[in-house]
Amino acid sequence: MLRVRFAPSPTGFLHIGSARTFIFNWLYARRNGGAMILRIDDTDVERNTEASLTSIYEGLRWLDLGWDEEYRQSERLALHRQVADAIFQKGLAYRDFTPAHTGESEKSGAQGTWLFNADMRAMPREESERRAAAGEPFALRFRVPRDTQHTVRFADAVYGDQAKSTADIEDFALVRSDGMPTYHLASCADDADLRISHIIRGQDHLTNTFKHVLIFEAAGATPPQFAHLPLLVAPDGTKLSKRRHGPVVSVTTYRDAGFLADAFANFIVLLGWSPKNDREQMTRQELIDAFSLEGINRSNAVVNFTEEDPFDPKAVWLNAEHIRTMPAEELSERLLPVVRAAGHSIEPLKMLQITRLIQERIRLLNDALTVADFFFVEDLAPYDSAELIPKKGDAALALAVLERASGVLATAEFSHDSLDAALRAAAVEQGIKPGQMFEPIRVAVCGRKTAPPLFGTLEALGRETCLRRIEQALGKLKLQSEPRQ
RNA sequence: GGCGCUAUCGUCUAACGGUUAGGACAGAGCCCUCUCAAGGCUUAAAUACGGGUUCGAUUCCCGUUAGCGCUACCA
Repeated sequence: MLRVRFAPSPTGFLHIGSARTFIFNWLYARRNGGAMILRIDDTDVERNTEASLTSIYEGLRWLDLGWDEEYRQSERLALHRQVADAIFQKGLAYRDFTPAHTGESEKSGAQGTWLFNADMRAMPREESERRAAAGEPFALRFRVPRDTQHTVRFADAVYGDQAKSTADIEDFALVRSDGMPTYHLASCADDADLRISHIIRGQDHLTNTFKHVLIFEAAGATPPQFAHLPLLVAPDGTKLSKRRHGPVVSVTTYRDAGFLADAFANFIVLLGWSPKNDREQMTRQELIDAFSLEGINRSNAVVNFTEEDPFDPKAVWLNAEHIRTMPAEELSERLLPVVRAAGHSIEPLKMLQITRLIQERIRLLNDALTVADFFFVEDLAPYDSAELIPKKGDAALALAVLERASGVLATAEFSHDSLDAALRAAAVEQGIKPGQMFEPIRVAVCGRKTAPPLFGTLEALGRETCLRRIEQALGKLKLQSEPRQ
């Protein structure tokens, strides 16, 4: 049975790199009929926060991919201690009574080449037992083989065969002096116990894997398959971090800006993975069908954000593609809460009508608020009356056009085709180009020069609103041409 | 410092040793058009550097350089 896991530690909001790791795991599980496990790695009591846990669930819920089993490491401490003890009993770990360090400059003083503390490593069993029994705190360290020239090996599905001499691996801690397991121990103990078959995680763990292989072997377990993912980095090349890059790397930032979860997943999965057939826009199912570990790259991928724009242009483009290709009904349903959250009241039927007009004009859901604002408000925001004057025309022409339009709209049937025909006919009668006719009307009803197609807009706005806004425009123009004495 | 990993257009990427080094986003231009979009067409833009191996290297090997990661009783 194929089993993969996503194991975030609740020490900050869910960032996009973590979300990506989750998605890769999920895709792999779904592609191969395996199980997806969510495990909260909360052994660092000091740094865990409730807010972070909330953020993780919030982000994962938005992604809407789900998982099959869920565990919390802090509830599995007995298992971790049991594994640590078993390793200790085999003589593969020893007690280190060195006081816990507050800073971190001490032992790595000699050029950071610290491997182990000889006194502690070689301490006689009796002394170790005696001091432990006396209640002296100690950390449990892995006894990395030193005498024989030992090389630790494992095959990584992405980076290939990996090997490292034990001479370059320090005696890392398994259990802290407060009795809590370290990440390495807890992670491996759980992975073994939960029968994880494939560990797919960030490349920042590639080097740690040698230690993990050592732990698995010491615990008498077969190490799972490993697949390390290239890291997501900022434009300056450094690893994405919550600390340095702030909310631009938070999943909820994407959600709040109006990204579709599927579009986000589509984008993020293309960072470090390729279907190798030039396909870019893909649905969730298409991603599942196309996914394989072989398509994963080895070099880090830049998330191309800037200070002005927190989102990679490709992410925005993909979102627009997903928006364009989804059924208008579905898009409308997603737009409704966005519009209502902005304080507008709008009926579902009207929203659908508007959606058809803006579907290929918005890139993020929130764009609806700016692209279609004039549909949602009673009164237009103030605009310069000069905007009403069409190209190659003057105020007098604008006045004439709007008066004529007012007459036409008062009687015409309010449907796209009728409005089209009537307004074009009016332009001919006026001896002007259609564009010159439409421009003043568009500004009068929308309050600006760029807007969705005119006839559909008029239709959605309704006769009453159109006429009222044209009257108001007329008023502005008259005020302008007849300045008060 | 030690150890590990990586290196194709600005960005994401494609290319079982033989291609005019392909695609996408972003940029520029043109077309379409009631504005804006969308769409179509065109354009500019890359194999880090130096050695090998080979008839032939983006591709394989070595070195250099650069970047990243790990080097905690964080994960």
